[in-house]
Amino acid sequence: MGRPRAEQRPESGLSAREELLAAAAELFTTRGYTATTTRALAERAGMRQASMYHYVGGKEDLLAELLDGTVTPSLRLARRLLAETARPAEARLWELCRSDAELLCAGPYNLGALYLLPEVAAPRFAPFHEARAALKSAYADLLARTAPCADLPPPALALRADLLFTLIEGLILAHRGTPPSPDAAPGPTAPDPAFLSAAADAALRIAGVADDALSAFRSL
Amino acid sequence: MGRPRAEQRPESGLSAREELLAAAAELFTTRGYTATTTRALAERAGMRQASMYHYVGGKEDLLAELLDGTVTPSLRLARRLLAETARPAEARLWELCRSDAELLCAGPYNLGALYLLPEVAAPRFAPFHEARAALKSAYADLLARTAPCADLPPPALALRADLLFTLIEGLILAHRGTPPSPDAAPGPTAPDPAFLSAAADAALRIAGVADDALSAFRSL
DNA sequence: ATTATCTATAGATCTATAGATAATGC
DNA sequence: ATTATCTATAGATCTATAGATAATGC
Repeated sequence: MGRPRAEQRPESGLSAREELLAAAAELFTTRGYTATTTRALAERAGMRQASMYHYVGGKEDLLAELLDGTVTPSLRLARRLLAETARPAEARLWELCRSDAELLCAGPYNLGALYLLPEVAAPRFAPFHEARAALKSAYADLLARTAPCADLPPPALALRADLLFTLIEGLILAHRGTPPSPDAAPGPTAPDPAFLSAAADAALRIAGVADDALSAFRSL
Repeated sequence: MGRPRAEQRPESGLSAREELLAAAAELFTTRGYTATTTRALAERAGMRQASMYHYVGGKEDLLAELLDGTVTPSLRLARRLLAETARPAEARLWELCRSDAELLCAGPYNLGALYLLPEVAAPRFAPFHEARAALKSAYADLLARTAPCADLPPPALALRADLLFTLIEGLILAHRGTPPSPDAAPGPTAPDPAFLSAAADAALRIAGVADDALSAFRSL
């Protein structure tokens, strides 16, 4: 329906909006948000610059959607795990860390880098900040239920929660590792499973779990 | 000397170049690198847009200098500590972590956020990447000399070094904490000393130091 | 008639250079 | 004469809207 495109549609099977999102993920991370023009986005999605406005209000819409995708799945998992009160908190925390690490490190592009964009401070992105805060608080809740933290005074507990969350989100930086060269192969860098498990181990170490007790809580 | 300025010079006592650097630190972090125009930089430093080119070749020069400042001091300290072979490696590692944490979290602006700029991948910034790699390798060297890591096989050791470095650099993200609002008071957020020490503690926990052994290595 | 797309463009930038100017120093 | 600064501007963008167009569906 509608006037035919000037260029052939990309044959990815994605909808036009999804195509734009994919373009945004690539270009925002490899060239930068501000440096990415509406023309570049539209053309990467196989349409002309002006046609983009038929699907999104502008670059901000795309950014908001990408950001949500980096928190929402972890938040859902965190809530499910909080409810599984039969399992030891350590095991649940390990699983959450491991899965969150995977979410942050998987995917061809370093979407976590978008967290640091000054633009993200705008009120427009409040839902993202709320989701992230909720995730952080779920981490803190699980942490408080682990044996080593059971008797910690609240301020000490808060510090550990902060550091644990820092470690996990810090993986965003590690992900980048070698600086991303825009012309390097954009293949999906599958994260090393050993690295992900080691990250979850490190998280439990920060929680205060002793080295020899650790292996009991790994689920993978 | 030279034609007088159109506007009064800022009375900060800084040289023109330093004034530009300060402006860059503020504007790059609060508005974004690409979004910061040469006009904004120059005017914040009290000169007209074109005059900026008398001191720097462009925005890139300023970025390169800011980046160097976030690594070079830590690298110097790391090398000094590596030479202090009389002290236990754990204590030296703790000190390095604590001091690096302070460097990354201190200062009014989150300069660490600049690490993630796509522009930093350009060959122009190779010296920064080299310094950062050297720092990382110093961390790994110190870590290898701690008691819990003495007998670790090299791959396991490398993993721990990665995670330890991740934690410390991840503080960049934590620093931001509340999203930076461009119009908020730009006062130098002095980092909480308890937080910095807790970060160094967490680093030793990742290294594998047991909870009760920890306090012996704190130097502050 | 409806819709997805296109072409064209107004208005607003922004960077880097060319060349003028107003001080001081000799 | 030297220098730090200025003013002015060419050339190159980039965004968002207005209005045309080429399909399909009824």
